[in-house]
Amino acid sequence: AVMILRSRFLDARRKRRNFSKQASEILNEYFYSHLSNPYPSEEAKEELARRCNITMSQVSNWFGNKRIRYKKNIGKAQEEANLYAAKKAAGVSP
Amino acid sequence: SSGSLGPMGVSVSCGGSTNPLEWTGQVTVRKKRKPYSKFQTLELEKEFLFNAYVSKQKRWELARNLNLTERQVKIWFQNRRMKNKKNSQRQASQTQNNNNSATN
DNA sequence: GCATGATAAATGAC
DNA sequence: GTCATTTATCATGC
Repeated sequence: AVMILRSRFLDARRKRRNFSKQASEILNEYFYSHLSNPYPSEEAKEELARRCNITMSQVSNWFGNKRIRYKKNIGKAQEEANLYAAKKAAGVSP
Repeated sequence: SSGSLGPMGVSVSCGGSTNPLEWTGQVTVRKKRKPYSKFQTLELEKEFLFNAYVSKQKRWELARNLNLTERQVKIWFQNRRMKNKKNSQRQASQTQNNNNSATN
């Protein structure tokens, strides 16, 4: 009975907020520029967390979700991948 | 030095959209995640309050009473300890933030 | 109505 | 044993 009520207040899912646009941009740029091995090291995670102003756990959560959801979308549109691939090729910021 | 990739390094942009990315393939067949019932979770939480590490005997009893395998009980306590550690670290950083902003 | 971030089972490296 | 993961599920944002 306690934990049913506990989740009402202590569960962070209840206060989920979307990351900032620039934070998502940084994370996506790293992901698609390391698409062959999208597993950032501890140092890289710290760097990303600092630049995105989020925690390291949030960075790990983001890459975990990104990897599985990218995998599920292989064979589909994936215009996001082309977007960042073109951006990388052009070397231009949006 | 890894040379298992395409000639241009990351070869995603050129027409053919199927990526030969090794990490996208999961070889092992994994059992589908099945959330535990309220009763199961509650009993496990009660036991976790007494001790975070469960004996083999207790594990066997829990598995039998909750209709779980001993492996499931073992893994539940492992995950629960990780969750505890994570929450402790979260509270520690919160306290530190409070101290810093209060003293400054 | 899905996109998204966080959590809960389950696996594997070490 | 810990611990970074994978995966499905949850709860929320919009």
